[in-house]
Amino acid sequence: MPTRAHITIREVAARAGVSHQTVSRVINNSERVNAETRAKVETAIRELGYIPNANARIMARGITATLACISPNLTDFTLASIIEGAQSEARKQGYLLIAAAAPDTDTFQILIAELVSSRRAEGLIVINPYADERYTLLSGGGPIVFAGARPRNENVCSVSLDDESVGKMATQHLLDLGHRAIAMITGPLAEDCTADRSAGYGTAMQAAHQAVDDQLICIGDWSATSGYQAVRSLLQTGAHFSAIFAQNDRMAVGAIRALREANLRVPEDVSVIGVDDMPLSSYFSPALTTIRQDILSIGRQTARTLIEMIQNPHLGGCHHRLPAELVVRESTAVFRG
Amino acid sequence: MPTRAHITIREVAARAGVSHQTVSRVINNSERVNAETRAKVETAIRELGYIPNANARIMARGITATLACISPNLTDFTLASIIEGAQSEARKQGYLLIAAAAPDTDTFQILIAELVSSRRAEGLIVINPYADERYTLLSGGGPIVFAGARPRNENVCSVSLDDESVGKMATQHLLDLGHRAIAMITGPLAEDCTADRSAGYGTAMQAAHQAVDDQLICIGDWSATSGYQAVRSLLQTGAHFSAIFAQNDRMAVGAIRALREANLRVPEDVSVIGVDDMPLSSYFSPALTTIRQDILSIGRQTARTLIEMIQNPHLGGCHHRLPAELVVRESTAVFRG
DNA sequence: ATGAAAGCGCTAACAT
DNA sequence: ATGTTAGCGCTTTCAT
Repeated sequence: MPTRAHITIREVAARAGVSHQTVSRVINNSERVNAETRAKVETAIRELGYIPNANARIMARGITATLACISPNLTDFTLASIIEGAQSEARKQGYLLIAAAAPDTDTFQILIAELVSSRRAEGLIVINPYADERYTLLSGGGPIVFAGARPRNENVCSVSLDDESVGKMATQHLLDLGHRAIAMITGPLAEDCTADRSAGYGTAMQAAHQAVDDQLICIGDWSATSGYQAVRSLLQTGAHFSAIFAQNDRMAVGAIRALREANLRVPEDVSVIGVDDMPLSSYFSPALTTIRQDILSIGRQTARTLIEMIQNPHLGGCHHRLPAELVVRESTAVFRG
Repeated sequence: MPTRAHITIREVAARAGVSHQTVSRVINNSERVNAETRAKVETAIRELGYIPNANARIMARGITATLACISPNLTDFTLASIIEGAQSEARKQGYLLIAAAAPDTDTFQILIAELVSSRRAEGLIVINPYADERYTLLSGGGPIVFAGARPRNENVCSVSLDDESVGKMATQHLLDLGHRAIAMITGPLAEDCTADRSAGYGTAMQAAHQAVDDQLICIGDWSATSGYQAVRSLLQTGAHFSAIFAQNDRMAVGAIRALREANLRVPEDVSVIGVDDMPLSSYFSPALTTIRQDILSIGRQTARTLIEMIQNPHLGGCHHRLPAELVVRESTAVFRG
């Protein structure tokens, strides 16, 4: 028999000789049911192999216990880690998390319609809301939390890294090693993450009474290639620098490759620091000095915040910023004239 | 007003002055509706901001148009790519894909219950079914496709890389360069992927009339660390080899690090080839020679296969094996005595 | 072309 | 403690 119809609560009821409502009470662990009756029902459930239909419960209860999470992609390690952290926290709290990739604004809009507007989910996590214009598409519709980026609109809750201290921490490490001419490779200017890390760089330089030389600042796009290109153009201009702060590890890796091609040694000639502590960053050569963030925690906190908002709609906009940590490996060293 | 109740089909009907059924016809693009009536209804829909409730439709239609996908984790690049490929194909065909991480067998079982048994999804994609005992938990319940691993039970459909040719291709490349003493670092023995790649290695060696030296075969666990350890122990035994076939890129990277620490140059002294073409593999030093697989295609094909099975339950077990491709970079070179 | 009635599988509110 | 009656919001007959 191919598609045997599924067992329902009523069939169980018939077999156990009770009303379907009693079966409902049993599967919902209601107190108000006699031990004997319960046993009978449980037997029937087992014998029939009955399993409640999740959608029918959603329908009847009017709640989905589901969270949606939209990310630019599912494959980037950082983004995937946020999702995994959020998913585990959600499940711990009895929620299902549906994660979807929206590479562009159009897909984003479709997903909002499919997941949120059509009420499959009760709340939404948006990873990288400022990746493009997507954040403008979030009018009204239910609880939202931004993950991985500080929000511009203070009405939206958010969980993110403290990017300004990240920038400060990275720059300070270089300053502590005696470097003064510190180049920086940023992310896309449109992203707050870039702005914040850059601000941290500025703060640290200023505190050390170092002027910021705009010629030493290059704009990348988070890709290794962009880090590579940045250093190439830096080298071509003949600018002098003894250290580079790359705003993420991939660009740091690209930078190192460009340096090496120019016969500059890392860290003897130029120190390089990244951000993320991406997988295998200790296996590059030299092993990468970087700023590590606890990404799973960001995901978990995001889910926790969203669930709080769902359960208490009067909750105001809250913002969590998680701390980061310096990981010193081989790509940075003391400045030697 | 905090949680204004949602607009339903009946409110739209009332506003448009028609029956709710007519509204249903409109939102389902039924032919059997007068142009004027349709216009009226569409206006009402727009004015009220009505959006159909997805769960109610699921309930009424009895179909969820949803696929479940369970993977050991969401963060590994290869696995995440399969998911992303499957998701995009699913959406293209009007299905929603719910991906979940099951790090262990227990979680796997819970997810099966939540997603499949409770009929949230109509079909299941299992990534790495042989990661542990999870594949034994798949009795009956609906259409299933295995992704990323050749199935042992021929009744289950599967989409995977042709791992035997991967092993052959990698080994052959090394043989072509003149290497004879070729070490191999495998994945966990329990996985078919490991067995197949090893078989390919054996076949290629045999075809070249080379005896396989068991001393040159080390067992890893796909991690960079295990590749590193493998080479360390290989070096300690004093075994001779001029090339290494690592069954994935991470282990290859670990192997290279161990080689370098032992003052062996890659590729001058030892050639190393990996498998996967993972992100940044061209940025390691030396840039990794590897076997590339089109992972997104594997995901897409998996979803396609599953949807076919759902739409035609009589379909038998089918097996897709996708081809791979050699990518030569810097970590392999001609053997020089 | 449109409407009325029934029901998807369950839970909630009110009986008893 | 258990049963009865209504829905949840939609689609699917079957009328008209």
